[in-house]
Amino acid sequence: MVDEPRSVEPARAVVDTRPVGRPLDDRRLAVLRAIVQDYVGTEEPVGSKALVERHSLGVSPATVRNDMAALEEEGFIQQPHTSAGRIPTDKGYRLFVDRLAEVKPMTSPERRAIRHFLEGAVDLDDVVARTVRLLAQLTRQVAVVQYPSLTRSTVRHIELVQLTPAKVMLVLITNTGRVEQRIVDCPGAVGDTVLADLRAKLNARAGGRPLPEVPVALEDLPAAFEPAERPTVSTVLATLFETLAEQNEERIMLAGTANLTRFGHDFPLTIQPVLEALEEQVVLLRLLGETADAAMTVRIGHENAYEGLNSTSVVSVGYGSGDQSVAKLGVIGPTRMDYPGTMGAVRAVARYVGQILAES
Amino acid sequence: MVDEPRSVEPARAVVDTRPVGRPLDDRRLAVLRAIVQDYVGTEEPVGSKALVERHSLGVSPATVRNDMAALEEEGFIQQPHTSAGRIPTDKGYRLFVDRLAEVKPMTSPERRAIRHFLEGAVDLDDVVARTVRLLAQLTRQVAVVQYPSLTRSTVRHIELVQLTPAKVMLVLITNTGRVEQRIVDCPGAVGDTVLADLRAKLNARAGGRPLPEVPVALEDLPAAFEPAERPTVSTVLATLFETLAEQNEERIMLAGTANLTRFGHDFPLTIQPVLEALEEQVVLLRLLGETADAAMTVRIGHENAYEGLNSTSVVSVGYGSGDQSVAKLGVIGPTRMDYPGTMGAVRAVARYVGQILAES
DNA sequence: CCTGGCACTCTGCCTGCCGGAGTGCCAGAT
DNA sequence: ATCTGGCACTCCGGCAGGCAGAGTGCCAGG
Repeated sequence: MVDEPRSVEPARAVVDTRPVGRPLDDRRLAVLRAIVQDYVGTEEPVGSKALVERHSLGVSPATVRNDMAALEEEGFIQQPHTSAGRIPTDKGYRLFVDRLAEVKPMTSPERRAIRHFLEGAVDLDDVVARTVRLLAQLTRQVAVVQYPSLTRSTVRHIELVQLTPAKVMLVLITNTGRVEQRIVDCPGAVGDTVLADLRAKLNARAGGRPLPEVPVALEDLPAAFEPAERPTVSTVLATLFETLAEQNEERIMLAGTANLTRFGHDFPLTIQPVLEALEEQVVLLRLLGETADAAMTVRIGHENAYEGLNSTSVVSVGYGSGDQSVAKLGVIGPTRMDYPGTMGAVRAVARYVGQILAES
Repeated sequence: MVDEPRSVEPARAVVDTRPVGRPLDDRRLAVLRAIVQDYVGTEEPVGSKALVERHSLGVSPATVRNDMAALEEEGFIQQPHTSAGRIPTDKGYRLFVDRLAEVKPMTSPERRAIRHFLEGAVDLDDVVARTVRLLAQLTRQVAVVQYPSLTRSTVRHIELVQLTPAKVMLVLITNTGRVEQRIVDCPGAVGDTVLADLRAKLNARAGGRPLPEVPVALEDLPAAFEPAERPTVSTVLATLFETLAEQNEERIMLAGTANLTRFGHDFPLTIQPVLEALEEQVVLLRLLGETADAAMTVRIGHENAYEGLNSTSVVSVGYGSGDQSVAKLGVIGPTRMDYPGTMGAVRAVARYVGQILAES
């Protein structure tokens, strides 16, 4: 079952899905919240007695049991076996995230540390590398960061470097700091002046433009050259367009896989499909791709389209240098995760990466 | 205990470490070989009866038991418990690798497939990415590939690109296809002609040189410029030297972590330190660093310096575009691995990456 | 030097048993 | 109408005992 991912920022009213009956009153919600919190903490099914002891609910275990029965009836919690405590279902976590949890903001020392750590980066690779590591460490989960997307970037500069008489290296530099390079085999020797001319024209016409617009802007460039030079120009253009089109070049970096060992007791079974998913860039990209651009997205258990991740939750958000997002980042952890903390960390890191990127 | 890593290509006579007594005769070696092969296949301690059934040793189980007792005495095999079969020790695997196993060559369809797969790569990142994936798939283990080392590369080209009046992007391209870029904040606006002059001089003096020699070659470059320009030149040089020195930039890529799940039954304990090790680039780099340059190195269990990898073996080898190696690659798997097959795959992949790199 | 036989040991598995934790329900209290 | 205490019930988890199987070490004989 795949639900529509829901944004949680700002909090929206949740749809009341109860079939019939009395309102889902405050105490009942408090019980659910308490169950989620305890279960996340202890990793063990939580019973009525333990619950009243640890949270001051002001009622007796028997009452809590009634509430629990109701919550189970409505599908928010479930019993692993008769006479065991309750654990939240995906639907229960959903409600928790939508209505019961506040994103936990980072403390200001934490913010300072984040900012400081990210500021040490020397280039884009380094920014991304530091970001994943940081995110993995903060959340103690698996972190994923997408490189700034080529399609949302603009051309900062195009450089042509002569390697041999007929070989030219094409270097594309974007405003987000990405550098792509390709070697172009030209049909014949390329003259210095032609190269300089081509370089100048490329930058004049394409500089500052969003990458997807570049092919249109350069379409008729060969016409601006002597017929003898046109094959060379066309070859270079072809390589350039190829580089732009390459959606293979949606790159991703991840860190914190060692945190998978904290997944659960039964974990050979749990961990294998997750590791497999993490190896597949395509899966990760689709995962992040489903993230709404600006708002944070939480996808819980079966809400994930990819089967291997059915027992994990994904918290993701876009980040960008300005107001618009150029890529996504997020973390992947067990459904039984600390949602408020994780969301706080993800949001903070995204914000600071954006800032760093804007500065460079 | 950390042994000196030993090369296995060409096979060297192993030092006979027996304390005293009768020669380690052929049958006894055959028994050890059979034990290793069976254990690798079944993952279960192997007993005398099963051994004679599956390998035609031409003797009775009782005789094999005597041999086993002797092998155990000398530390090549061990019993998990009384009345269980035997499993090889690290020392047993060592002997197996040194004297009993032949590197298993790839079949020619396999070679073709490797070559074909690697030839599709469009740039260095892609070559490395394809190589790790291939290696992981062939060996069904965790694969590690180091990017061509900066220190062993030569300068192909240095490019300067003006971003803003006082900001210049420095791009360094090596003969192995690596591209490093840094943004340089100059003390003041930089003129076009100065930039062109600097670019020309940089390439004239540094082009073709091994990276470690570059600082020496450029040391007195500022003297070749007008006093007014020297601060700019120095700033650019400083950034360039920093880029060269950065041994952080020894990058690594890995794949196949999902194969860790095939490690063993007890594996939460085994897998955690391994995952941690894999996250630490430094550890991986040291690991590969201990590889002899040309010859293949096999480090078994406790022979690995890093504790977390005490129950794993590492098979690694250098690869290079010409006759000298520019970086290393290898695989990490349980000590209980198929050494001949793994070594064959590692050797073949290294050879082909070298070729691909030489061609581009 | 190899082999068959024998006694011994240890694991793995199944069984039965018991305590503990937790539930559901009901009747009574507020 | 809602909460609460009490009670019977269920199920898991751990522990002890018993049993079969696999494998060994050793010894005497070929």
